Amino acid sequence: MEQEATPTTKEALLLAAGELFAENGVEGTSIRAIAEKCQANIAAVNYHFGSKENLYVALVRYVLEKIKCYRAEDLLQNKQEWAQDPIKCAEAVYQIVEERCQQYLTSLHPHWYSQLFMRILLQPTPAVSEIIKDIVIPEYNAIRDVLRCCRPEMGVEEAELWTDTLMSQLVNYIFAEDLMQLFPEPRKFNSTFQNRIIRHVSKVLIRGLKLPMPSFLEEGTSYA
Amino acid sequence: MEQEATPTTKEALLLAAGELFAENGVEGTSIRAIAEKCQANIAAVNYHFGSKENLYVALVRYVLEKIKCYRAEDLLQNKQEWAQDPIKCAEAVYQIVEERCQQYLTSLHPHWYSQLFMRILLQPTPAVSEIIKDIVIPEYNAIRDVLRCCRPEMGVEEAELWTDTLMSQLVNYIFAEDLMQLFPEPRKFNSTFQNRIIRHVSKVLIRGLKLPMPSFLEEGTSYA
DNA sequence: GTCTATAGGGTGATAGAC
DNA sequence: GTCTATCACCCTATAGAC
Repeated sequence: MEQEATPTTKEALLLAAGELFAENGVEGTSIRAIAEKCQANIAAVNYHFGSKENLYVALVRYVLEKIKCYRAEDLLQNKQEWAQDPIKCAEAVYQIVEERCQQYLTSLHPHWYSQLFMRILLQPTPAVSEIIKDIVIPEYNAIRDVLRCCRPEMGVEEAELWTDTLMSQLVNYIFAEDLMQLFPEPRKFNSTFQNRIIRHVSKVLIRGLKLPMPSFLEEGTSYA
Repeated sequence: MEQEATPTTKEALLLAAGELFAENGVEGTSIRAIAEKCQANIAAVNYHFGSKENLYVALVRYVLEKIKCYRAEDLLQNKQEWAQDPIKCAEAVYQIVEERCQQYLTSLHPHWYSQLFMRILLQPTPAVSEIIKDIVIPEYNAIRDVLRCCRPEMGVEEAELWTDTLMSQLVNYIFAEDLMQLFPEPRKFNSTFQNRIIRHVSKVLIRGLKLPMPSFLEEGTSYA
């Protein structure tokens, strides 16, 4: 199964498939189209991956590893350095939002990474579910635990609601990036807007958790 | 046109297709499977809708009409009755959250409605885009305008960020309902949890917009 | 590893009887 | 409107030459 030679063809297939799967779904993409896109042979997918399904599973692992975030787990390991100080808690929230926003909404990664991420979440096949359990769930739990450090009196269930509040807004903008183009005045997802998202989502969490607002987030609020 | 007692073949096809499209996608569903599911003939789809693609477009319109919410537009028409009173503004936010949560997360509609809704947003074909413009965007704008009534000093762009905050959390739980079952301790999406979501999302908005918290939302907050 | 050719099966759509 | 039979097409996967 594991072939050492010509990793370029194998990787080219992976990237071409990623783009097509993200746009048209697995069922909507033929191995012919994949091979054609990266100028490989029609039989290449089956040679390198065994089947289209295997290619998809490999791709899921590839993408989830690529967009994985580490800030929350790092923060948990150093929690004695910030968890007692409310203003540092607020900054920790900001850091988590910033890292994830940049991972998901950025030119740091190809856009199809996050598109495919959405598809993976929408319809996880059994094999994919295992990968989600390995990669996505630990991240979710890490964010939840960071938020609990910010408000130790908060129960697990309430912390998970706040984790949802954080994650859902970021995930939403992955959708929005395509969807908002249907609006009469489409948003431009440039770095200015991305920065506004980071600041807004951070504020939502910090106000919601009743943490002190860091000074660098205060400006631009037009109401008391 | 509408016959509730004995669904016509055309309606049966629509509902069967909805369930299958929601679960497996359009490309992943054959017209044979649709016909088999509602015990219609293999040729019925093409007879009643002309093509599989036409069936999909009809289905999109059907589902979007079904899950459409009216509270925000109603509120806008009566805004002189509440917009001056901050506590009534907070209640207006709660009402919008409640109506949409019940539309999306409920046994009020079949679960595949919202599943298919996600797919529609993820991959809008040109024909579908027009339907989104007709139905989804006016709702978004109505919520945005209600939030602007709550905080008249807020600019349009800021109001849209808060609209995103509201919508994204609700949309997220459509995902979550399936995805959370992968967690070690899966959430149960019963009416208790649904109620908790409504209260939480309302709180996020009300605190974020610095409106007074209605007394019926205050209980259960474990921190000051 | 790459390529061609092809097997074997499922697909959407249609013609025509009833 | 419903049904059967069938078409032409595209699909995945594989065998075997190079």
